[in-house]
Parts: sequence; C-alpha cells; structure tokens
Amino acid sequence: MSFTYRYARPALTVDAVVFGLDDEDLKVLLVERAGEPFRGTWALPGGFVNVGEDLEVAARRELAEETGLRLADAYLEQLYTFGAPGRDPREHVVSCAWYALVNIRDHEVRAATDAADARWWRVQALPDLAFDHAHILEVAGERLRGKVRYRPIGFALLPERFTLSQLQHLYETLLGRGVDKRNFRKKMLALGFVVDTGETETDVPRRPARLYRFDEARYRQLEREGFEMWV
Amino acid sequence: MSFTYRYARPALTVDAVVFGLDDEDLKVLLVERAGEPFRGTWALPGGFVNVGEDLEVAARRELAEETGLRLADAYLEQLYTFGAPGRDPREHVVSCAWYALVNIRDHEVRAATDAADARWWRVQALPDLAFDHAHILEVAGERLRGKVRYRPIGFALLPERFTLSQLQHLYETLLGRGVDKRNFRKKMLALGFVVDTGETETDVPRRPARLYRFDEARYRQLEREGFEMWV
DNA sequence: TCAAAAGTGTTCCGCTTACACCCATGC
DNA sequence: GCATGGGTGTAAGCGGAACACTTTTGA
Repeated sequence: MSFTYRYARPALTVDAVVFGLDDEDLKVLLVERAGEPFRGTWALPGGFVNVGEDLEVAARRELAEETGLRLADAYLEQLYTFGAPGRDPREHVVSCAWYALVNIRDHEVRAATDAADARWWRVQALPDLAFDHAHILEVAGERLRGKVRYRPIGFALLPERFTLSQLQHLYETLLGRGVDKRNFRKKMLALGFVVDTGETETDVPRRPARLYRFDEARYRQLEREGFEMWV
Repeated sequence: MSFTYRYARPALTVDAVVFGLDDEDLKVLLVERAGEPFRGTWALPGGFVNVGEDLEVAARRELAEETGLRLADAYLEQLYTFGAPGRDPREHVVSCAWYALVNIRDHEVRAATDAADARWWRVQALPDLAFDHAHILEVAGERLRGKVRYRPIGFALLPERFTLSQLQHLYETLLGRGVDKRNFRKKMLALGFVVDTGETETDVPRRPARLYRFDEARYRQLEREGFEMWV
C-alpha cells in the first residue's frame, strides 16, 4: 500500500525528552537505535506521526512503544518543532519535540520496537546522539531550567510525598547552584501549595524528615487569583 | 506531477500571528481567504511548507506572499505546533504557528496570492476566523502577554526612536492595566538598555518628549551577566 | 556517644509602591 | 492664557538574602 499526493510533503515525527531525577543527578531517557539511519547510536525516543493522530498522543505512543514508559501523572509539554532541512540524512523530516518530567522510581524502562536498548543517562555525561538530538536536548534543558523557576513543574520529578530536602536538592540540581536551607523552606511553605502530610520518612538511619506533597488544586486556585511564584 | 510515499503523511503548514500596535490598540494582521475551504473568511496568513524548506523561512515566505509584509527587524518566534486531527476539514493538517511583533507604520500591507484582502484588525474586535485560528490567536496573545514581562520584546512594536510615554502605553495595552508614570520611567531607565538619543519629538502640538531607543547590544551584555528584568 | 541530617528566627538592605505638582510648547 | 502631555523625588513597607546552632534519630 502506498499514498500519493499532489505536492511533496516533509515527513513528520515526534521526539520525547524525558527527564528524571535520582538522588544524584538529572537524567534523561534515551534509546539505542536498532534500525538505520544511526543504527547503534543513542537517540531520543520518537517516531513518525500517523495520519489522524494527535501530536501529544503520538509522543506518548512512541514513548510507550520504544521504552515501555507510560506517562500518567507525569508532566508533558510541547517543546519546539525542529524542521531544518538536513536534520535527517534520508529526507526532510520535521520533528515536533516534547519534554516530560517523571519520577524515575515509578517507571521501569525496557527496550522495545525499533530500540535495541533503553536506559537513563546522566544529562552531564551523554553519549553522542543521532540526528540533531543533542541540540533538542539542549533546548529542553534550557526550557526546564527556565520554567521551573516560575511554575511548580518540578514536583513531577519527585515521589508523591517528599521531604523539603529532596525538593531543595531538585532545585539545586536544576538551577545548578546551592540555595539557603532556611530561606528555601520559608519560601516553599509560604507559597501555600506545598503541604505537610503529617507523615514522616521511615527506614532512614537518621532523624526522619516530615513528608510534604504538592497540592495541585490549591496551586490552580492561587494561580487564578493572580498569584506568582519566583524561585 | 505527484509524489508517492510508503506511509500516509499529515500535511504540514505554517501560520503567522503578526501583532502590531498603533496609538490606540493592539492589532493583528489577517487575510481574507480567496480559496476553499473557508473562502471569504478571515484567517491567519500561512500555507504549506515546501520540502527542503526551513519552517521559519516558510513562515516568512507565506507572510510576504499573502500580505506583502517582509519581516526585517521584526521579532519572530515559533509559537506552538497545532496538530489536532479535524482542525482542517479537508484532511489531517499539522500547523507550526509563529508569532511576530512589528511596527505597523513601517509596513504597508496588500493582499496577494490566495488572499482576497489583507488588513489589520483590533485584537479586541476580531471577525470569525477560519480553522482553529481563533485558538491559535489566543495562545499567541497569552505568550505575548507573558513574555513581554521578562524579555524586552515589546520594542519591536515601536518605531526605532520612541518616547517613554509610547513605551508605557505599550505595556499598559499588553498587560491590560495602567502603570504609574514615575515608577515606570524609573524602572525602564534603570534597566540600562533604554537609552536617551538626545533627540526630541517634532511636529507635536505640545511640549516635545525626549526620544529613546532600545540598545540591543547592551541588553545582550546584561543578559550574559545574569541580569533579569521583570515588569 | 557519635554521625548525619532535620529543623528553626532575626536582622538588614534594596526594591517596589504610592503619591502631586510644575514645565514647556502650540494654539 | 489655556490646554496638553512631559517631566520629576521622597517616604514607607515588604520581601529577599545572609547567617549558626540545637534536635532527633539510628548505629
């Protein structure tokens, strides 16, 4: 079966930049390509958009197909559309890139269709990447670093219940600089949407910390009231 | 001539949301469609991307072709890519939307290929629009209102030399609220990249105002130094 | 009792805000 | 001389930044 059009068309793909955080670093999910071009090279998960398929749906589908990762509560947002001719050696391929923030421990990854392998890589120590994916990742990193300062998106990188130290570690990792513990705690709690669950950590070899959660409904309420955060 | 592919492909277009400002209002450039679908309906200028053509180049080309407007110093930025199936009644068409800020008085618009007419419309009083263009325009407006507060993009809406009153009018129009004259002037001049040209207005029936300009090189310098603006 | 991280207040400074009158020009 | 917008300073309050020690727990 084949399809014929009156005018030539660029091909359309989606790519996904999935960020995760562990105790050490910011990580990104990559797949090792099983097919040409760039066979054996690491790349962002992604693939062709089907006719009649929404772009976000396509991004989620490709991600699930290639890495087994299903985004549920994760944060997913369109990043940018990359369409420079020559970014794909085969032909003109335009890619709509998305980025997601997930809690690494909630998700098991496994390679599947079109991917020889799939695993998390430290953002600070990436392999060579296929296509213009190094560039896409750079743009995604800038967006993440910029947006986390004025939108509460970072919570998607943490477990549902987290300590303020974990949250502080998140901001320090993303912003690339240390922040003052007392001021950080004061500010976060003053925002009003980081709420104490009343619970504490268990099984830690030290004084257990209080567990907090992100109250999304409260955040939306404050947002409607014209409130603004700035970290 | 025709083109055959192994798999069906969505079509790919670009659309441009061009904002301009006059003494009264924020305006947007629309074209009246000369062809089907939506013949006779007003729409954003735009059209199909050629194979091998960069997306930004395509956006500029369609804009020039349909409205005669050539963006030179104007601000142009990718907005978002809209790909919901059904947004075009003919078939699945994915559109990469861009937005631009121009100084209305620098540009003459005239309808050309595919456009029966082309003119500026008040953003507050738009006609019914073709496709999902009302939605695209709404997204563009949100982006503009958000971004103008932390990036000096508004200057593209003004002549090269402008008075502080014009600049204040710009911010009041975009933000939708009045601002204090003395505080506004203090802040703008304190930023360091709005500089006095030493000239004044001519031919005004009142005391002439000083003319300022946006010093982009200075802005870039400050940006590198980690400076941040917030209006 | 030691190691490790949790938790907690105050002071100072700079920026934002609120606010009203005189000035220069053209008609 | 009048109408129109141009141009200017100060005081008060608030939020951000700097800063160090005590507490709790498990080993």
